[in-house]
Amino acid sequence: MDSRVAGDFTVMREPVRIGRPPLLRQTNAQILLKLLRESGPCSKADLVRASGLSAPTVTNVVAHLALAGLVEPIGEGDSTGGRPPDILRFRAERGCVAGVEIGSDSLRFLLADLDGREIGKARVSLERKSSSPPLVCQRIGEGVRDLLRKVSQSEEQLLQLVVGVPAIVNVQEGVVMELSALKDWSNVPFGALVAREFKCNVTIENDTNLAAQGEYYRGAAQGEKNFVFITIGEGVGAGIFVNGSIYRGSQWTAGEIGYLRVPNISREHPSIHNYGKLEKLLGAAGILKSWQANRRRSRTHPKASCAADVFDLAAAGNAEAKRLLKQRATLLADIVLDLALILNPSVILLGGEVGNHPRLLQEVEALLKGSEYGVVRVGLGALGHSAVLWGAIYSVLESAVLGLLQPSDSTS
Amino acid sequence: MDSRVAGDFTVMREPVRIGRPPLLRQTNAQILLKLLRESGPCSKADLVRASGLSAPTVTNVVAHLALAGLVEPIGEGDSTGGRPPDILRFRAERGCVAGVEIGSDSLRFLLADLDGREIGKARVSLERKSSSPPLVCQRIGEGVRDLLRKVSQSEEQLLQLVVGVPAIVNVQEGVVMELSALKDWSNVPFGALVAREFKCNVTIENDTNLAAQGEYYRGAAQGEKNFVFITIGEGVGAGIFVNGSIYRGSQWTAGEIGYLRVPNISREHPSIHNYGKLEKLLGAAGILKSWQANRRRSRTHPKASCAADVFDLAAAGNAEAKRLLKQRATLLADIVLDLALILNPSVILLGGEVGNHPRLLQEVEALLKGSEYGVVRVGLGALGHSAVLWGAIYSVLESAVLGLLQPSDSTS
DNA sequence: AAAGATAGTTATTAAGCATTACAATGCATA
DNA sequence: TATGCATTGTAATGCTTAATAACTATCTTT
Repeated sequence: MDSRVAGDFTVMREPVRIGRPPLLRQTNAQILLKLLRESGPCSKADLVRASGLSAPTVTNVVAHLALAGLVEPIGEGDSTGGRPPDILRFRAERGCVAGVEIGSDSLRFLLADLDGREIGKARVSLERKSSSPPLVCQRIGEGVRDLLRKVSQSEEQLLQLVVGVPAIVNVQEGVVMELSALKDWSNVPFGALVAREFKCNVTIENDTNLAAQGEYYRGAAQGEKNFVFITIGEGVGAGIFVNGSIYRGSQWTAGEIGYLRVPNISREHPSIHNYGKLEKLLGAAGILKSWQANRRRSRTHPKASCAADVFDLAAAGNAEAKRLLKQRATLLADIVLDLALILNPSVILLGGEVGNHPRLLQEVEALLKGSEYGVVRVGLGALGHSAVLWGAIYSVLESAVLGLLQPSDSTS
Repeated sequence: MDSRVAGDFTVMREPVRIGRPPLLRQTNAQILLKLLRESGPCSKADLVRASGLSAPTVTNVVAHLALAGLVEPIGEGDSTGGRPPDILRFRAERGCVAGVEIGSDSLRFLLADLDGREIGKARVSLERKSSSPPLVCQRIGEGVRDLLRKVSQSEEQLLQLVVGVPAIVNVQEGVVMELSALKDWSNVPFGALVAREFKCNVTIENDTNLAAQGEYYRGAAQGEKNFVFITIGEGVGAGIFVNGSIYRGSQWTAGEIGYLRVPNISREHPSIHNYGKLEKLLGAAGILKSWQANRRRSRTHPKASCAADVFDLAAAGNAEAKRLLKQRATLLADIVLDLALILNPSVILLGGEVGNHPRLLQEVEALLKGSEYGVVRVGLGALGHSAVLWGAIYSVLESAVLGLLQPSDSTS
């Protein structure tokens, strides 16, 4: 249960979850809905068996859910020696959830129903000029509305919007605190801005944290309650899962490992608007730069237009590339080991353009072999670039569905 | 809410928290009890105002609690212009909780009532010979029973026993997995052993994790939902608090930072029965050893019989001691920064014989000045040696109290 | 076609909370 | 000193919700 935050970004009230009679209905409705969502269509009798509730109660609760539009009968099932059951299904089309990823040169959109099934996606490119918060906000508004129209969904259907930003984000208040590259993104109440475009709830999150959630819900970390997702692309960052949910730290900066002090990294003080030494080495630009520098000295080795090319060359046997790969892998192995010792995750996943390379993984694994403490499975993310968007969707799916259970009070 | 584990160490059942009517009573009883415990003695009217429940409900619930022996009236209070209130109090003497700390040469005991107030303590020394699990277990049995007798508490009063062990512990199953020094403590079902001595619930925990909880509940980390407690004594370890509760990792080894790879530490593979390089340098023995080694070369500098002595010498101005202190502080600052970057805790506390020295803290703080990321308050633990025992008590107090609410079913 | 099995609904009973009405008790003021 | 009023607490009643028991519906099996 994640204490997700709504889009009004106002005060946090904690009204002492008191035990009044409606609490029972709410509790049981949640239980049945969850069972139905996880098991797929089934009969009331099945729900009775799975939940432990009595048959009349299930009847009542289901009627309640049907009234909220969350459940509907889809006809009779096969008899198993008696009256055939009325099969119920979760009405995933009751609403939809949108994810937006703010990238360095584009916006990506993903729309999914309440079962987390894709119902549309889109991408618009973003010039450097138009990357001020209000403009990006406007583009998001247009993009999402276009997408909704394209798949003939009304705006009322949209229950929640999640925006992934490559920045440190105060999720509770929807404030983008620091975006290392851009100055005009410091301390921007982006959640409030976006919330003006839509009536629905809006959540702002760090992109790496969303990617980790994507891997958790439908990627390589399914079932892993404690794991770390490391992205290595332009910069370096980690999303930390702890006890089955993302961990953000006390000032929202957990997982900012770009300044980590590991062997072979000279000390420096972490500063906000510069990349850390580690980040400079391990990031895509750093790898390419090292390659070019070597290239100048010896003319023999071939061109590479991105970091992955260098790793591919290493895989193909190029000695210089192998040396470079090994050096970076050593750095990464130190990070992985430190994370493993501190957090003891069940797995550490590598992602991002650079991090997702199988050859890098292989090298890191080799370097870690032989440890007795801090042993950890290392793997690749399974979702690649779409991890962020899927994380956006899944991170709020449950709360979006539950949101539809509350406002039944208005029927007086 | 911590999913504390009982003393039978059997299967984990999850009975789908269903919403039957008694759930309301249970929920509200918990709420009122918590309010009463936190606010001290008060009237029913006060509880009505604080909880939001109706007056008749409060009356009913309080009657229920009184029947369970958890609440009692203590006479009239002062009138505020009307009928004087009947003041209620939490019956902290309804039961007690015991903490045991297994040290290298002794067992320490602490007994507290349900308000977490000390009602007795004791210490017995432990020879190296008698440190096999069954013998230690027996000593614990004797020690706790002696203590109970001394303060005239019956064994039925004892609701929960918590044992802190300097080892990696599977808390759920009560198994001591590794105790670096001693071979015969590998994979010992210590919880089951101790549980045979008493009828009450038994919990086995890592001592550093307990110390962290001690600092959280009644020490220097009160109110800090995310913090790290680093102990530096014989070895080096960390207790990690995340979202208001201790974090243990996926194989119970979170916080085992003795093998961390930081600058100036040569790489090695973590192995179970040896101290890590970092641990060897930073631990009490390592500091003393370095001091003695220097001492052999130059006769001028004075004796030191423990690591703290060396730090005291540094504080007094001894140049060689200052050099040594600075070197160790640099190491520690690297650890602190790495922890701060990864976990973004609101504070990092230093404890243990070595770690608790003010001069060391001062030096570390100086080294960290100037960071923009990974800024973290560093401080000293407030409880010293007793942190473990207080952690033992407080970590189970709440669940011990709640345990007294359940068995009211037996009255049929 | 009758018996049995499975699915689902309709009373009825019980647990528990809120609202209302009322009893108890002291302070304040005429 | 006596009445009014505020505060605390309890009793009576009704609402929400769930469980049990009894019953209807519908299919399979014999």
